[in-house]
This record gives sequence, C-alpha cells and structure tokens, in this order.
Amino acid sequence: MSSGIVFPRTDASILADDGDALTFCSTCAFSQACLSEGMDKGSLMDLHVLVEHVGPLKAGDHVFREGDRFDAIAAVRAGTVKTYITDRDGREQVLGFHLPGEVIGLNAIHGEHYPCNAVALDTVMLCRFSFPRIALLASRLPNLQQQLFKLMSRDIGVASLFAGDHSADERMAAFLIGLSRRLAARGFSPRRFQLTMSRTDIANYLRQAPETVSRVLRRFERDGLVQIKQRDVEIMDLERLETIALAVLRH
Amino acid sequence: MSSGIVFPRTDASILADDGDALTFCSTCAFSQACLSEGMDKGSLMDLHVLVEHVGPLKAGDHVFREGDRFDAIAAVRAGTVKTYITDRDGREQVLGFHLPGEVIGLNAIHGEHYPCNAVALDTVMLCRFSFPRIALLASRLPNLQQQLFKLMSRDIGVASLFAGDHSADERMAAFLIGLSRRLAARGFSPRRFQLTMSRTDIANYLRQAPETVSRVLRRFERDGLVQIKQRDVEIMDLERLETIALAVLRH
DNA sequence: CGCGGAGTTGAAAAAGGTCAATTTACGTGG
DNA sequence: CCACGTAAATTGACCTTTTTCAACTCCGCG
Repeated sequence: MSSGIVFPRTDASILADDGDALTFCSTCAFSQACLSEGMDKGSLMDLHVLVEHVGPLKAGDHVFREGDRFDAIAAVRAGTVKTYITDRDGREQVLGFHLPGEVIGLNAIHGEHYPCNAVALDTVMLCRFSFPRIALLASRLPNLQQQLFKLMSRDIGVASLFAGDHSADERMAAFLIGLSRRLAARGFSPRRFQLTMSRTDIANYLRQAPETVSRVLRRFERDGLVQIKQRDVEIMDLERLETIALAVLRH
Repeated sequence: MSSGIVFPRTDASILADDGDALTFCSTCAFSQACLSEGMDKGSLMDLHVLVEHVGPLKAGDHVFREGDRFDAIAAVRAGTVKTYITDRDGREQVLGFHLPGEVIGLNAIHGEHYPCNAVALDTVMLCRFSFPRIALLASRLPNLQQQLFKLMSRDIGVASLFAGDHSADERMAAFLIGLSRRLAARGFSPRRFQLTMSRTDIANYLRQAPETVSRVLRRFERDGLVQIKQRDVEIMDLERLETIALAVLRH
C-alpha cells in the first residue's frame, strides 16, 4: 500500500550543506565502501546528492513491507534491521539481520515490489538510495556499478550459507562468529557485543525452536566458549567457537 | 589453478558469421531475456560479439571449480549444471541446479575466485561472457545493466527459498514444482520431465538423506501426486502438489 | 551372466521439536 | 520505590521426524 521507505527523514538536506556532506556522511558505510573501491571524490559527491538520510527509526518501525512498491535500496548506518517474510498462517520467517554498513532491498530489484519486510530492531539510521537513480548513476560510474554487483553477489553467497544442514551447535557458533566478524569489520569489538534481536528471532533465523537456542547457548557457556548475560555476549574462546562455526562458514 | 571456464568451445566463431549470430544464438536464453527486456537489436549484437559459445560438455565435466580465478559468468543454453561446494571432510553440498536460460557464476563477482564448483550433469552447452567485458558493456547499455541486476537479485531470493525449515514433503513438492515451472518458462512440458540429477544430488540439495527422498517420492506416487519411473517424472496432480509446495515457494 | 552403482526398504537411534511449567526481566501504575 | 502484569527466556519431560545403518533389489553394462 505505502510506497517503500516512508518513515521520518532527517531534515538535513544534503543539497543545502553540501560542503559538509562528506564528513556529515562519513559514517555512511555504503559511501565508504565505494570510496575504498577507488571511487574519486567527485563521484562520491554525485552519490551523496541522491542519498536521503532516513531516521532515526525506533524499534518496531518498518523500513518497508512485503508488497510495497520497490523504489529504493538502503544502507544501514546505525542499528539493526531484520528482514522477514510471513507465510499465510501468519508465521514469521527471518531472512537476515542487517548491521551498519550493510545494504537492504537488493533482493527486490528483480520485481515490482519488495519481497519481504524490513523492521528496525533498535534505533536505526539509514541512507536511502532511489534505485532508478543509483542505477542511472552506476552506468556513468563503473566503480559504483561494480560495487553494486559485488554487494548483490555477496548476498547470494550469504543466503546459501545457512541453507546447509548443520547441527544446532554449528549454526549457533556460525551465527555468533558471523556477527563478531561483521561488527569487527565496522570497528566494533569482535569479542563483546549486544544481541539486538530476541532469542525467538535468532531461533527463527537459524530454523530452530527457541528452546534449542536457549539450550545451546547455555551449553556454550558451560563449556567456556561464551559468557552471556541477557543480550550481552562475550566470546571467551574465539578460536574454539570458530572451529565449530567452520562447518557452516567454511573459513 | 586453471582459470575459469576452460572447456572445449564450439569452433563456430561468432565474429565470423555475425549475420547469422542472432538466429544462431536464438536459444541463448540470456540474450532472449535481454531482448524481452526491451533491448534493441544493435545492443544485442554488441552482446553477441562478446559471447563465447562453450560446449558440448559431457556429464561430469566441470565448468569451473572452487578457487578458479573468476573471470566470466555463463548462461546455460542446454543441459543441466550443478553447483556445489565440498567441505574439508570431502562431503559435497549442492547449492543448485541450473537449467537452460539460467546464469551461473553470479555469486563469484564479489571475490577473486569462484566460491563453488559447477559441473555438467548431462550434455551441456553454455554461453560464456567475460565479466569485465560484460560489465563494461553494461555501463553503455542500461537495459543490460538492469538485466544483470535483476538476475542477481533473483538469485538472492532463490537462495533463501530452501533455507526455511520445512517438512520433507514440502521441500520435495517445492523442488518438483520449481523444476516444472522453470522448464515451462523455457517451453518444456511442465507435467513431464526428466530428473537430470541423481537421488543423492536431490537429497543433498534438499538437505535430506537419500533414503528420505526415496520414501517421499514413493509416498507421492502412492497418493497419486506423481508417477515416477527412474528419472522420468510425470506430475499427475499439479494442483495438489502446488498446494504442498506453497509452504516453501509462497506463490 | 554377473558385476557394480544407484535406488529402495525396514528397524533402530539421534537430534531437535513440542508442550507445560517456572523463572526472569521489565514497563506501568499505585 | 515497590508491586503487579505481561512478555520473554529458561528448563524438564516427552514425542515426532528424520537420519543412520544394514540388507536387499533393480537396472545398465561389460
């Protein structure tokens, strides 16, 4: 019904304070990624002109819903976004969790509409890119095109990671290690972090019962792999956890 | 070690008989898809110039292997290609089966190397596209760029299809309906077709024991859903099978 | 005609799911 | 600040599904 990303936007117009745009958006991971790919400053400015800064969204706010007309992709700047679908029995199926620096909406490009829901799990800031416009820009900027190709290509691989049939332990280890690495890539601590999602969400994502998640985490704790207080995780034995996760992650 | 798609190529040079190229490659699904997306004839010619026709490959021949340097994507023109990875215990994990009209190698773009193996299950013909060259062309041809975006976007969705936790019956039904639809989209019969892959491969793809596949198929047959003789499938009750598959496919 | 891989079948075992009961955390209002 | 109510998380007991193991059958092929 609504058309894509419609939530409150920051009033800060990029066009108005363009002198400041680069620093203003220095945490915008997508641009950073492009930059690191060797995109020059001028190109980066072109990109920034078509960015809309969205947020802050609060926990429970939807970025887009299944069936919304697709018109934009978005980079998570802060917070966590959960993507999910609901089957006709109303049961939810979690597709992924998206941390700062990651892009959502890429799975919508081939259709008219978003194929899934995206909801904020905590306070979320986004960079929104009109897809027609970023695609147009991409044909002028080979580096941007390449970056988009890479982002999508990576997502294909990620999606098939948890498709394998692995034990509950392996899946959980892979989940934790995955989070750890992604956070580390953004400069956060790889050993201590918060689970921004509920046990139920984790269970759903890993295709297990919440009870199983609970039991596995408890076992990990008993074995000295991690220490968990509510949603605070501290990885005590990264190496051993990685060994378990290896079966899923492959490296 | 070897560099990507290295198998015997048809000697037919596209450049040599360009007058005939369009009809010659009329079964080349990738081009067809582009055409259907509104790409004009001139653009299509540009595309054909950079195509290499590969094949015929015979069952067991590899299109590329994990770790090969990535340099090209390929559209399946005829036959079936299986993609898979092997974990360090040597166990195989099937990622997908690729029918005529489908593109392989898209999950390699973000890295230097192919992240999986691709092997022919029967006699396979391919169109090979140098990725740097097709990406370059894509920045001149918006329709081609769009088509590549769409292909990759679709693959993200497909990969998460079978990620859900569904019963053995639902997975098998979804697998059969999926094949049926994809074949139908290429003009083949949606009701009668061949399973070009072994039971073991199917089981592996569906993350089940081969025995389970056997049992489920047998049950489907008993219930009048399908009729199966070796690798020949006839769907007897498409509607009911689709109902079962719905839980996985969603529509 | 017999060999061998692929497929099938049955019985037992394991992994994880379900159900039900408790505990804990946390926001609300007294 | 505390008491309460609600939702989430945990725990234990039990159950279902699927896997595993082993034996057997079938079919293609030398």
